[in-house]
Amino acid sequence: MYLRSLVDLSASHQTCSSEQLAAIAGVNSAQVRKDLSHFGSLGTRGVGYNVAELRSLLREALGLTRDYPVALIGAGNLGSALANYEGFETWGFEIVAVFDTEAEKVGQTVGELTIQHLNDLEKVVADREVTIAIIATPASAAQEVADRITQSGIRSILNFAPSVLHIPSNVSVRRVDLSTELQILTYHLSSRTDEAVSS
Amino acid sequence: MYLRSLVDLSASHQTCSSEQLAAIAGVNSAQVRKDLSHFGSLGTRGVGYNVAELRSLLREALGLTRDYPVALIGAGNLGSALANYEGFETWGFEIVAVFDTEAEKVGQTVGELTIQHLNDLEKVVADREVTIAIIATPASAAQEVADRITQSGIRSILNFAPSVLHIPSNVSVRRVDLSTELQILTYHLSSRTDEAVSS
DNA sequence: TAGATTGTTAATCGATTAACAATC
DNA sequence: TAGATTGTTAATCGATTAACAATC
Repeated sequence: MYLRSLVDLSASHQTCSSEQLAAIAGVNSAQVRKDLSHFGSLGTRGVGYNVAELRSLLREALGLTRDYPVALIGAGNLGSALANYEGFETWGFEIVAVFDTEAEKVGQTVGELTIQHLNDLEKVVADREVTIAIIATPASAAQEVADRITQSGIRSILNFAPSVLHIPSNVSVRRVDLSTELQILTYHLSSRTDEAVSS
Repeated sequence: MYLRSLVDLSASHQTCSSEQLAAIAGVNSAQVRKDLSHFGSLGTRGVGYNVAELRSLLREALGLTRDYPVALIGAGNLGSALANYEGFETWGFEIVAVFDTEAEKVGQTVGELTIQHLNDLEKVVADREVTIAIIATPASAAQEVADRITQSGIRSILNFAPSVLHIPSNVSVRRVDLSTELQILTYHLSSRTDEAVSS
């Protein structure tokens, strides 16, 4: 994953040694060489790695050249925040549709998108070739929405609702638990527990 | 961290063997025994671990018995979503104040809290003994807010703004990059890259 | 050719797991 | 006492790093 930090290499140098790359990424140079050798023999002995070549290869390998159309379900505060989130497009994610079930929300806009009724999900997924769905509904609605998403053919779900989903094993789900992030912070507050929780 | 999954152990059994605990947490029983032995000798040979005792010990050790007052800066969509997020209190986090700088927002309510002007930050931090701040502002405002938070004496920051903060080394910052979560999902979509990114 | 740096093998380190004496 | 299970040591496994022959 540290390879991601090498994608934005400045083009100020033509080539870069594994030693320099390691310094940038904060890892060991042997690790850099080993990992890059996976992609084939793209370094030159005595010289280093071609920066331009390396960058385009990493972008390809890390999936940054592809575009992922994303469907967002739930147009509440969290859904709206995600729809406006500036960070997605950098990594190739584009929210192409926002869904809700509340009649008064349907037809309104969030960011540049018009909220559609969840009943249109299947149609939009097929039309736009959506491969990823984000669930930003209340916990109580999440399972029902997940079932629907699954049936629409989507195979990747990012779940922000604080609930555990039951879904088929061929669908990937990641649950984002925002309080986990806060918890990690508290370990710093009380270093006493650091040791006990290290594993 | 897997220990967290043991906090909610049902009290249906008086005792529980390391084997059973391991099955629940999805780890090796030797690991469970080793980690629990950190806390002292709280198991009984031939019997297992006292469930009630174990649970209260874990709650204590994982910091779940403490209460962390949190200040939230930014009352936009993301801030509002966080203010209403149901998952925080489970883990002992309570958002005690919401701040913004926009005059028209100050005085309005999100959830059960009245939005205060950022100028009141220092006072509230002192009064409520706030130890954690969440930045949910636009990226452009994040650094300025971070400086202010730091000066108020807070030592832990959770940053949702898609920007890297420069702060003193005695302040812990965690950046939540929502697109990282999506990226992890895409590894499933293209298993070809799994290997290359494993390290 | 001499210096530099890769690609890869071997050594090291740390974390996980198996095994078992201690003991309830 | 016999069976079960802990606490801990030793063995294993995997990942990281050092070292060096290959070679630009």
